[in-house]
Amino acid sequence: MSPEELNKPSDFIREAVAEDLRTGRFHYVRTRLPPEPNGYLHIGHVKAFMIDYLVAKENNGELILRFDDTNPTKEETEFVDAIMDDARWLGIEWVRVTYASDYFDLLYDWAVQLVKKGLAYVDDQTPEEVSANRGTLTQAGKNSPYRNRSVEENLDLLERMKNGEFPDGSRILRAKIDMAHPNINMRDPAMYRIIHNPPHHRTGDKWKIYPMYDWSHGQNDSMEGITHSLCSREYENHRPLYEWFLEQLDVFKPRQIEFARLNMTYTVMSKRKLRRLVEEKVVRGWDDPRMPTLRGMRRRGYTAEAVLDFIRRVGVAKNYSVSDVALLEECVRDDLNKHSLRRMAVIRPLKVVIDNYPDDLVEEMDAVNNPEDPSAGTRKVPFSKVIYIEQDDFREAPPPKYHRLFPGNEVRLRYAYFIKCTDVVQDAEGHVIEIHATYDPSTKGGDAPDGRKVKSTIHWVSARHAQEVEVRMYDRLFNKENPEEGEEGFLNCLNPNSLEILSGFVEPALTSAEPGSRFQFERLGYFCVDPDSAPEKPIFNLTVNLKDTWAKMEKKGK
RNA sequence: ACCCCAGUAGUCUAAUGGCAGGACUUCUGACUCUGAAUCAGACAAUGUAGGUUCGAAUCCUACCUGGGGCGCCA
Repeated sequence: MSPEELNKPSDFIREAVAEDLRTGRFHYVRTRLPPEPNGYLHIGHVKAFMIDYLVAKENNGELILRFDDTNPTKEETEFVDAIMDDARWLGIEWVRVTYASDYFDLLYDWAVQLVKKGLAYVDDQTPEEVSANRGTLTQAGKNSPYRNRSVEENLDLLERMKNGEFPDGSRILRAKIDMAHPNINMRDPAMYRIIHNPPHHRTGDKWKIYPMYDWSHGQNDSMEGITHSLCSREYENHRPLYEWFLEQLDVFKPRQIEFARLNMTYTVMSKRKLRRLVEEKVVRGWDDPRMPTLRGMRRRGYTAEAVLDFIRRVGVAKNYSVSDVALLEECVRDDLNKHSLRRMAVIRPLKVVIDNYPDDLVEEMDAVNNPEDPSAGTRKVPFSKVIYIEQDDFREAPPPKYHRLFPGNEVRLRYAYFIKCTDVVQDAEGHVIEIHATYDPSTKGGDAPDGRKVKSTIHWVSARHAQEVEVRMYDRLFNKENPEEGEEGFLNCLNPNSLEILSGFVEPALTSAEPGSRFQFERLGYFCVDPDSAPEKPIFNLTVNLKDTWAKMEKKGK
C-alpha cells in the first residue's frame, strides 16, 4: 500500500462505495449535493457536503449540485446564491447545477405510470382524515375509501389536480403500498400535494401540484444516474420507500447510505432554532460570528482549511454523536498559528509612563512577523515614553506564581526594553489608572547584556502611535454543553457574555488592514477585520483566543 | 407499547474473529522574548448477561441505554 493510500480517510461509506465498484454494482461514482434553498449553510452541512464531494472525487467521479426545490412555500432564489457561494468557499467543485424542479415534467410522467399500474391513487380525504387513518406507531392504519378507484378515474383526477382545478389540500396523490406496514412511511405515502401559491422560484405558475421529498428525491437520483445517495440517518426509515419507488418504476437504482449528522457542543444546529436566534435578535443576523453558519464562521475569521480539517478529524460514522467545539477551535488555531502575522494590540488598556525615558524620543523596534514562517519577515514598531499594556498584565497585589508586572517587578516589553514598576496611580475609587516605571537602556531589543532574566514578556502599544479600534470579543452562544436538550430550553441557556465590545489600541502596522484579513494579536488570540470596518474606525473580531495556561491556573486556584 | 438504527476513555474515531490504537480535552514536565507554539510524558474505553469459538469490540440471543419514526416538511 502506498503512503497516500494509507493516509486516505476510510469509513463505512467509502468502504461500501469501494465494494460496489469491486463487485460491479456500479462502474462509476456520481453523488449529489441536495440542499434545500430555504436557509443558510451551517457547519453540519459541511460534513454532508464533504462526504458527497470527496467520495466522488476520490473515485474519479462526479458531483452534481442539485437544489431540492419541491416546496414553493419555503424556498427562495436568494438562498441558492448564498449556498453556492459558501460551497465554493469550501472549495467544493461540481460538474453541474440542477434543480428538482428541472424534472417536474418527467416525474409527472413517472407518476402517471404508477397510476396506470394501479400503484398510486388520488385520495379525497381531508388532511385530518388522512392523518387519523394513518394509524399510530403501534396500530395499523385504515384504507382510504378512495383507495380502490379505477385507473381511469385516478388518471382524470390527477390530470385535473395538475391543471389547478382543485383547491389546496382537497386531494393528494398517494402511493398504494400497505396501510398496515410497521414503517409508517410505507402507509400509502403522499406523492403530490396541491399548492397554488406562492409561485415557484423557478417554474413560476406552471405547476399547481408539487412532489413530496420521498417522491422526488430518489427519482431525481435515478434520472441523474446518481450511484450513491448519501444522506443523514433521519432518512433511514425512508430507504424502503426510496427502493420501492425505483423497483416499481423499474429504473436505474442508486444506493442510499445514511450517516450520522454532525452535532456540536455549545451550539444549536437546526435551521428552525438558528432562525429563532436571528428573529429574536439574540444575534445580529445569519452572519453573526457566534453563529455556526458558514457565513458566521467566515465573518468570524475561520479559514476553509480549518473548517475542513475539523470535518476530517471528526470522521464519518453511523452512531449519534456530539463533537466538541474545542476540536474546531483547535483546528482554527492550528491553521492560523502557521499562517497569520503577529501584531501587538492592547484590548483592555492600562497606561504606563516610563519616567526615565526621554520625553520626545521615538525608537523603531524590530519585531518578527511570524515566528512559524521566517519568510514573513520583520517590521518596525515605534516605542516611546508612554505606552499601553494589558490590564491583566499588572497586579498591585500579585497572586502566587504571577510573574507579570507588579510593584518592584521587572518584565520585558516584547521587542523593546526591560521595565520595572515603580509606582501606581489610583483614582478616587481605588482603581489603578496609571503605572509608572523605569526602563533599562542597556536592554534595548529585549536582552540584558548582564545576562539577567525576567520571568515574563508582555505586549504593549506606544500611546502616541496607537490607533484606537473596536474589538468584538466573542464567546460561546450558550453556557450549556447541549442546549438542544428540551424544545424551548435553548433560549434559556444563552451565554449573556457571548459578545463583549471593547475599545483598544493597535500598533501602526494594523491601521490599514483590509476587511477579512487575519492577525494574531500576540498573547491574546487570532483576530480578523470585520466588514463593518471603516478606515477611521477599524473593527476586529476575535476568531479564537490563544490557549491561556495562566487563566486556567488562576481559575483553578479560586 | 410498535418499526428502524447505533452503543469503544470526558468527546470524536480506528481495530472488519487474533497485541483495544489515534486525535481533542484534562493533568505533569522540558523549552521559550507570546504563561502561545513546540517537545516529552500521564490519566482514561469495548453498555449488561448469556452463547458460538482455541480465541469475540467484532458473530448469535436477550436485556439496558441513546437516536430517529404517526407533515399534504426536507
